[in-house]
Amino acid sequence: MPPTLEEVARLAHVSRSTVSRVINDRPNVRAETKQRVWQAINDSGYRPHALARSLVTNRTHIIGIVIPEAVTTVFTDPFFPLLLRGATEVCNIHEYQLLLSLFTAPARQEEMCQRVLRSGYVDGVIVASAVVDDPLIPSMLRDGVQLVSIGRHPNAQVHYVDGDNVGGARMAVEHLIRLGHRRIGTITGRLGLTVGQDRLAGYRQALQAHGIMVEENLISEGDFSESSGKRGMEHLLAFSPTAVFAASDSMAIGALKALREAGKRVPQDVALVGYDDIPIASLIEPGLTTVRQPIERMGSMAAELLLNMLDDPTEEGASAHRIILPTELVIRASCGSTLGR
Amino acid sequence: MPPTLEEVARLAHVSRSTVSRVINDRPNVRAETKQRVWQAINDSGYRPHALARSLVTNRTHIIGIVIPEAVTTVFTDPFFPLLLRGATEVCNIHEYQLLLSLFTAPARQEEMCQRVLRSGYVDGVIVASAVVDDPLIPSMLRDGVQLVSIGRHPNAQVHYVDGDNVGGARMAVEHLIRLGHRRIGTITGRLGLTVGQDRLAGYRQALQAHGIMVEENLISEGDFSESSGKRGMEHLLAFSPTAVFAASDSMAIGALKALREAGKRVPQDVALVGYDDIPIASLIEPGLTTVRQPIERMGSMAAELLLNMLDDPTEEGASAHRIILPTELVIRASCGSTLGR
DNA sequence: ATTTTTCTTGAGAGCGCTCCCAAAGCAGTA
DNA sequence: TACTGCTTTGGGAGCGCTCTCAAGAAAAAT
Repeated sequence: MPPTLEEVARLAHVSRSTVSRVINDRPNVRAETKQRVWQAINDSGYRPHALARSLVTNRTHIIGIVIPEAVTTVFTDPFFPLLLRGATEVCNIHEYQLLLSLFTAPARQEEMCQRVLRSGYVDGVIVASAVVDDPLIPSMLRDGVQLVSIGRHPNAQVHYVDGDNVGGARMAVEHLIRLGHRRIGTITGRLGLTVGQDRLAGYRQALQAHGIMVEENLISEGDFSESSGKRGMEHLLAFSPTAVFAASDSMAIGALKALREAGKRVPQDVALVGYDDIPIASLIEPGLTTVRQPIERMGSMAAELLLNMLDDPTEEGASAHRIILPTELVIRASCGSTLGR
Repeated sequence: MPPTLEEVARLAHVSRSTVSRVINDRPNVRAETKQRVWQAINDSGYRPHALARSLVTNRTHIIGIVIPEAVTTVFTDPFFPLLLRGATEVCNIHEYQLLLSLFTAPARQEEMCQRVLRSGYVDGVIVASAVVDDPLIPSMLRDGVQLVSIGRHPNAQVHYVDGDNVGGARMAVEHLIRLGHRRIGTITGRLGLTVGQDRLAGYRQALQAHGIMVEENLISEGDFSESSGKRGMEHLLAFSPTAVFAASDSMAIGALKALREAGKRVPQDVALVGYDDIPIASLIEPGLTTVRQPIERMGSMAAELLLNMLDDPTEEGASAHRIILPTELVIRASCGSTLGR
C-alpha cells in the first residue's frame, strides 16, 4: 500500500493541506516547513496519486489520439508511426501522456471512442480522420470535446493540421507539364477522404492553370492501395496518357507493375509521379518522383495546437485554426528528368 | 456539466447505490426498477466518470506500453507499428486502453516513465525493452508494477514474449550450410540488446552443430543500422567469407552495398541472409532471404499475457511466463537457392 | 502598546464513484 | 401470528487528492 498525502503529513507533523502546497510548489509555505515536508516525502517514497488529483482538478494530462480504421489501412506504413512520433515528442515535453486508440476494424469503433473519450480520461483528442463524413468528429464536437484533426475536415469548427495536398499535387503535375506532357492521367486516392479529394483538386488546378483540358477519361479512381493503382493504370492505358500522377506511392508502384506488364517503359513511354515518399520510393527502379509531406511535424503541430487550446480555453468562440504544412517535390528518375527543380 | 450518478438517482427516484448497481449490471435489482433507472440514464445522457470509478476500484483499465529510445531507433520501421497493432487489437477486445510512452531521446526517459507508470494511471505495463541492463525493468519490478516485456529479459522474474531469435538465426545459418557454405560470416546486432546476443548465439549454434569452427574474424559487431552493416561487410571482406548472415535486413542492405562496391556479386560470390523481413527485403535486387518473426502476434500475446496477469493476480509467486514465438525462413534469391525449404 | 496587514497553517468539504451494512419488504414455514 | 430466510433498497463511509475559508502567528504600521 503506497503512502498517501495523509501519511506524509503525519510524518512531517503538518496537515494534508501543507503537504499538498509543497507538492504543487505553491507559495506561502515557510522554508523550514517545506524542507521538513520534502524530507517526509522522500523518506516515505510518496508519489502523488494522479487519479485522485485528476478527479478534483478535472485535468488528466492525457490526450487521446484516435487513428480510425480507415486511416490505418489507407496510409502507407510509415504514416502513423511518424505521426505518433511527432505527437509524443510534444507530449513528452509538456508532460502530457498519449492514450492511443488505434482501430484495425470498423466494428464498434465509434462506440469505443465515445466510451473512452467521454469518460473523463482525456483532456482532449487528436483525430487522424480525413474521412469526409466521419460521424465521430461532429459527435465529439457536440460533446464539447477539445479536438484537433490531422487532415483537413470540412466542418468549419474543426481545428486541423494537414499537409498541402492541393499544392503538393499541383506541384507534381506542374512538373510533368513542365517536362512537356499534355496527356496527363491521374489515379486518385479514395475520394471519400479529404486527402483523396484534395490531391485530385491539385491535379485539376495544375492542368487548368496551364490551359490543358481536364479529360475525365484520364481520371481513374483508386483507393491508395497498390492493387488499385495497378487496376487504375490498366484502365488509363486505353486512353494513352504520356504521364500519370498517382495520388500515393503505393498506387504508383501498382501502376509501374501494370506498365511493365503492358510492355511500357518508365519514364520513356509513360512518366510517373507518386505521393508520400515512402522509403521504397527511392529503392525501386526507376526511382520514384514523389511528393514528401512533413508527417512528423503534422503530428507535433497537432499536439502543440491541442495543448495550446487546453491551456487557454479563452478563444472558445474564435474561428478554427487551420494549419497547412508545405510539401516538397522529390524528383527522381520516374518522370524522365532529374532537372527542373 | 455532465450529469452524475446522484442526478440520475434523483430522476429515477432511487438511491445512488441502486443506479450504481444497474450500471454495473449487478444482481438484486427489481426488473421494474432497473428499467426506470435505464430510462433516467438515457434521458439524462449520463456517462459514468471513469476517473471517479477508478479511484475506488483501483483499476483504470489502461495499460501502458513503453517503447524506449533504444528500441525506437534500432528496430526498423515496421516493428513498432506492428507491435502496437497487435497490442491494441487485444486491448480493444478486452475494453482496455493503451497509454503510449514512446521515447525518441534518452533524456529523462526513465524519470518520465516512473512518474506516469507509478502514478496510478495504468494497471500494468508492456515494455519493449530488450536492452540487457535496462534499469527500468528492475526498478518497476521493485515497485510491484505488473509488467510484460517484449523481448527476452535476463531477469528471472520478468514475464516476456519474444521471437525465437536463437532459432531464427540458426535456421538462417543452417540454410547457408545446407547450400554448401563453410566460411560463413555474421554481422551482429547491438550486443547490448538481447536480440543482438540471441541472434549471434543462433549463428554459433548452427556452426557448432555442423562441426564448423567458429572463427572470430568472421564475426563483426554492428548495431542493426544499414551503415553498420556496410562497415561490417567491408571489414569481413578481408576474411573472404562465401556467405554472410546479417542480424537485420537493414544491415544486410548495407552489406549488399559494400559488396557491390567491392565488385562482388550476390549470391554468386557471396550469399547473403538477413533478419526481420522488412518490406524492402522483397523489393530489392536480389530479393533478400531473411527470417520473419510474428511481430504483431508478439504485441498481442504480450497484451494478452498482461491482461491475464491482471485478471488473476493469484499466481503472484509463480515462475515467470516466457513465450517464444516461432520464426520463419523466407527464402529469396540472395542466398543462391530458392530450394531447400 | 495596539491595530492592521501579511504570511503560514489546518480543518473540512467535496470531486463521482463503489461497496459494506443495515433496514425494509416479501415470501414461505412453523 | 410469529419466525426465518431471502431479495431489494438506501445510507454512509471512503478512495486520495485539491481548494476554500478561517484561525492563529508573525511582521509591519500606527
